[in-house]
Amino acid sequence: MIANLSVTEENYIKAIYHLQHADSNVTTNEVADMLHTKAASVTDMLKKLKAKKIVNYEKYKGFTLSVEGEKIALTIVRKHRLWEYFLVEKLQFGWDEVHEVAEELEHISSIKLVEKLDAFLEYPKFDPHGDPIPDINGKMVVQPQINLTDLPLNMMAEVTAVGSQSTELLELLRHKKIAIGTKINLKKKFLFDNSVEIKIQHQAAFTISQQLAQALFVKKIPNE
Amino acid sequence: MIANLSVTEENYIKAIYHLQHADSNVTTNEVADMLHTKAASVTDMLKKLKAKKIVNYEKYKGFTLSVEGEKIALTIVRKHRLWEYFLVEKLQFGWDEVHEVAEELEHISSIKLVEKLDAFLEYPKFDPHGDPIPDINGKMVVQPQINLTDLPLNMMAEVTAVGSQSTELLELLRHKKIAIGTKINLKKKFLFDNSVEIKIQHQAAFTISQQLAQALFVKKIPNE
DNA sequence: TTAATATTTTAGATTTGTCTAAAATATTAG
DNA sequence: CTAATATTTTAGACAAATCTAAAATATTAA
Repeated sequence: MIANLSVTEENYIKAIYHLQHADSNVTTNEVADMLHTKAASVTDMLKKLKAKKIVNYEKYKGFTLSVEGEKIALTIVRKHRLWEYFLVEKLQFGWDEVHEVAEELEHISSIKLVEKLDAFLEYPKFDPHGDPIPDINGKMVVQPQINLTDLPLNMMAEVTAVGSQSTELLELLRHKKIAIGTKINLKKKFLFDNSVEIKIQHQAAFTISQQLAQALFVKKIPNE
Repeated sequence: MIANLSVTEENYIKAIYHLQHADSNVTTNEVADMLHTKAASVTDMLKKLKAKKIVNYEKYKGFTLSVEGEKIALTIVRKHRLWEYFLVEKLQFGWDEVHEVAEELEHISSIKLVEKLDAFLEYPKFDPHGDPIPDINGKMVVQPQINLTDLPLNMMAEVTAVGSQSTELLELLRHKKIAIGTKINLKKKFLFDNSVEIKIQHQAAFTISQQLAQALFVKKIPNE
């Protein structure tokens, strides 16, 4: 059922999946940037993935994952997020340290391993970054999460996800003491540079940049 | 300190390590057989590993791991055996199912991951096949283990290791109800085909082939 | 709507790991 | 000790994944 794929092929599938679900219109250059490779290499791989019926692709016309490709992407995302959960919950990694290790672990092929790991972890629904973990059928919880910049002023919310797993972002979050689950509160928006003032429980309010605010996703919670 | 090695290079290093410690005189053909490849490919890789100072190699004269190569091999063996322990003790795999999965997991590069895993597992000294797990410095327990065929008649012993992790062997062991820790007792040696009669606690004695007997390693234990 | 710009694809080369067939060297048997 | 046999190495080719530079196509701006 699931083809025998190289690590490289899996990485392309995953990249297309994430771009497609962020933007819906994916370009060759975006994939090249995400994988730190060149557009020509992406074109080569698209031809290969088309031959395997994993992407729908017509040259110069764009591409998307096929239904089969989407399924494969979900199994990779499932593995990635389960391993992240394992690393944080069982091995005591910091939530900002696990991404790269999970990038390797997600390519371990044993299906039995994934299912046993899921059981061992007691079927977690979210990874340490607040992203939902697909179940064995690819289904996952949809969270009504919104961008922090879209939150109405003074409404209590809880951080549920971050926009990327870049080391730079995670380092900043750690420094600002912002993590998944942090209760947060939007106090003011500054139109000059789109920075926003936020308040975290038991702390004085402070200002964060537009870039950081856009990288924070939250869900509204009852104002206590 | 530890070079950046491809999965392929690591597999060659591990193969040479195992052959060297079973036999001390390793040949190109043995490595080729173990890795299911051809002698010519082994020669190619030996040149590369020589350039990286991982093997001592002079053409037509044979080869051995360098001190550095031995260190690298021990880190790979360490990872392999820790993952096997994890799979059996935490994920409830059967001890005869873990080898292939561990072959993949042993190539995950994060050093921090290995050390955190070791701590999580509470620093096990032996893997599920009875093989010792090297510690972070490459040191491991030496077991006074001997081949079953070398065991004196009627001396109680305990199975400590098996000669290979081939699926075929493990299947046979499972069927015969022989596992690590099984208490065993040599009753008779048949010179015709070198088969041996053994007795396992609470069972009638039965005969096993020379091949199987040679694949079983035991340590003597006090006759109760 | 055409010209300039941007994006994507092709062509041809490179690297890693592999192979087969033939050549070089080592080992063994008589 | 030499001849036959076995092992190892070389030479040259191939597949996967990548790259650069140039060509083809699409998009945008005037």
